[in-house]
Amino acid sequence: MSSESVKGRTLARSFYRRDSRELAPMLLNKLLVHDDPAAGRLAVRIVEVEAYAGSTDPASHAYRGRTPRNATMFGPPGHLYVYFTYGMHFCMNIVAGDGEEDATDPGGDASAVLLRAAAPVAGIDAMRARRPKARHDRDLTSGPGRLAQALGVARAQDGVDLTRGPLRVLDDGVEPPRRPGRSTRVGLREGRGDRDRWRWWVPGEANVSRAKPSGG
DNA sequence: GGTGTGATCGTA
DNA sequence: ACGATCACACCA
Repeated sequence: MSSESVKGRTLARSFYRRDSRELAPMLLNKLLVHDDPAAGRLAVRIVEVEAYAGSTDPASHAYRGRTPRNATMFGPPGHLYVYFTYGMHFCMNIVAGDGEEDATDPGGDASAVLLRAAAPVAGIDAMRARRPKARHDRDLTSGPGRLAQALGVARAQDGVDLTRGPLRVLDDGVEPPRRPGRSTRVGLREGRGDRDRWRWWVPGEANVSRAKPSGG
């Protein structure tokens, strides 16, 4: 099918230059667009996110300092951090923070927002082709590994500048929810204290992941 | 609806 | 060894 036109204003660097816990809920309902050389224009609407802080957050990849794997987190905000996990899945994050070093913040704050789920907007046929096991369109992008697979994002896209492309984040005028759903983060051992309710989602949205924060 | 488990490999 | 996970089996 022909992809719908995707309109909106590309978010500027300044949008990302804030604490990941402030940025995360602001990303809800924003459009993520991938101008994929193989599949054409793919677009999704972000419906579930998690915030990861830097050196103070034991669940963050940045907690134990800079390594080749997490180097993008230590760079400027507004870039895509992609990592490989469980031997088979890629996950996408947006780098947050001011990216600047100071005495209390060696290496910069190295914070990021994990994109956990989105709703397909354009290029759905290409997403179905990339995810033949999805029985249902709601399974195309309703989880961090699923989302990366549907969008054709892997380690090659680590570090791309989201203010330039081929991946971009657009504001098309749909506001974030006034009262987002909120809980502790999913799939962690560390950093799921009751205070760390750093997962947000769009209430009632079918493409929010089924994952539940693991309890004790 | 739910719960349990194997897959699979880069990273530390 | 162990994941910021997924899909499938099985039970209900």
